[in-house]
Amino acid sequence: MDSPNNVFTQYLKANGIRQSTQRDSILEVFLGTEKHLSAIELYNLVRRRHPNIGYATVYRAVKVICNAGLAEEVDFGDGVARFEHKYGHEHHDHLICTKCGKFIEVRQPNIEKLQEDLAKEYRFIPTRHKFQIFGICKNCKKYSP
Amino acid sequence: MDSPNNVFTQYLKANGIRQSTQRDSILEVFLGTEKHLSAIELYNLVRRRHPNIGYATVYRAVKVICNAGLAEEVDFGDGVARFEHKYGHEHHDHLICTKCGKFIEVRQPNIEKLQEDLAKEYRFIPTRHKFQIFGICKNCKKYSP
DNA sequence: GTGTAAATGAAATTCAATATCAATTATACC
DNA sequence: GGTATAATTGATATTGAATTTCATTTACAC
Ligand SMILES: [Mn+2]
Ligand SMILES: [Mn+2]
Ligand SMILES: [Zn+2]
Ligand SMILES: [Zn+2]
Repeated sequence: MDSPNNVFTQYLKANGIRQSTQRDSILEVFLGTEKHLSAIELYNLVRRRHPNIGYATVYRAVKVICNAGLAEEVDFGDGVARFEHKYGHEHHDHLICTKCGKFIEVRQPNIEKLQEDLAKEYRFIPTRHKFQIFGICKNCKKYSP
Repeated sequence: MDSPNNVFTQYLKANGIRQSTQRDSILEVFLGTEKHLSAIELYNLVRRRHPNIGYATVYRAVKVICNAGLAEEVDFGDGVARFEHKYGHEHHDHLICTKCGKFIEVRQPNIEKLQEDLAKEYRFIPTRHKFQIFGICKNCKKYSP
């Protein structure tokens, strides 16, 4: 009853958005990977199984999937928007290696309190935060001492 | 002896980069404002006093100024890179209003410890972090209850 | 089934970032 | 101070992701 597909259908109905075969396919492919994909990368995956779905459709579908609460945009600062799963995934932040581009997902409950404290101090209503640590990962450190 | 201009001159000398009148003018204009300017915004400011300095020169100068440690790039997620002073400004993070685009600069020492803890846990060598809280500011809250 | 408004896909547009290249200029050397 | 030369400049071109346009197709309410 509470599968991501149901959440999606529910969201579409509730907002008067039609359920198209293309969007269903795109959602299916997106759910089938655990990677942090850009729109183009997702498009290339989609194309394998569904060669006649256009890029614009993928681009627009990803936004709908985000609005439905199933995906979230992440920005690693390299000029392309990536998307990660949100359904069944608790909030996390990222350590990003500036050498190889790899990233590590980290959970850090203390940061939530930090957000609350700062927000309260400035009478700011927080909706989300972005915490990213840039640096050199374990592997890259090894190969360039 | 330790003015930003001296830091700049030193940096240029130490790296075999020439000191041009254009770069000096651009640095001067940049230091003369406390705003978080994009390259184009800075270019428009520079143009007032120096109408024959081209955009490309401003674009390149900002990078040099960053490398000299006098400016830092900030990314508020709206697709344009902005630059803020670094000289004589301690590290801070930002609360960003998603309604009006305004931002609040905040200092939060605890976040440094958070960074260290996480880095140590993953044997990651951190160079910098980005902590941003998105939400609705005091003012925008007032005008849309 | 039919009408209609939303969705699609190919192509065009936008816009910041970045590259190119001939002309100009800073500086090391004499 | 003059000169060689390599860096810098500025106009312009290119790139690439994001976003829009629009004619055609399709979902779905009735
Ligand atoms: Mn993630
Ligand atoms: Mn700032
Ligand atoms: Zn790495
Ligand atoms: Zn605001």
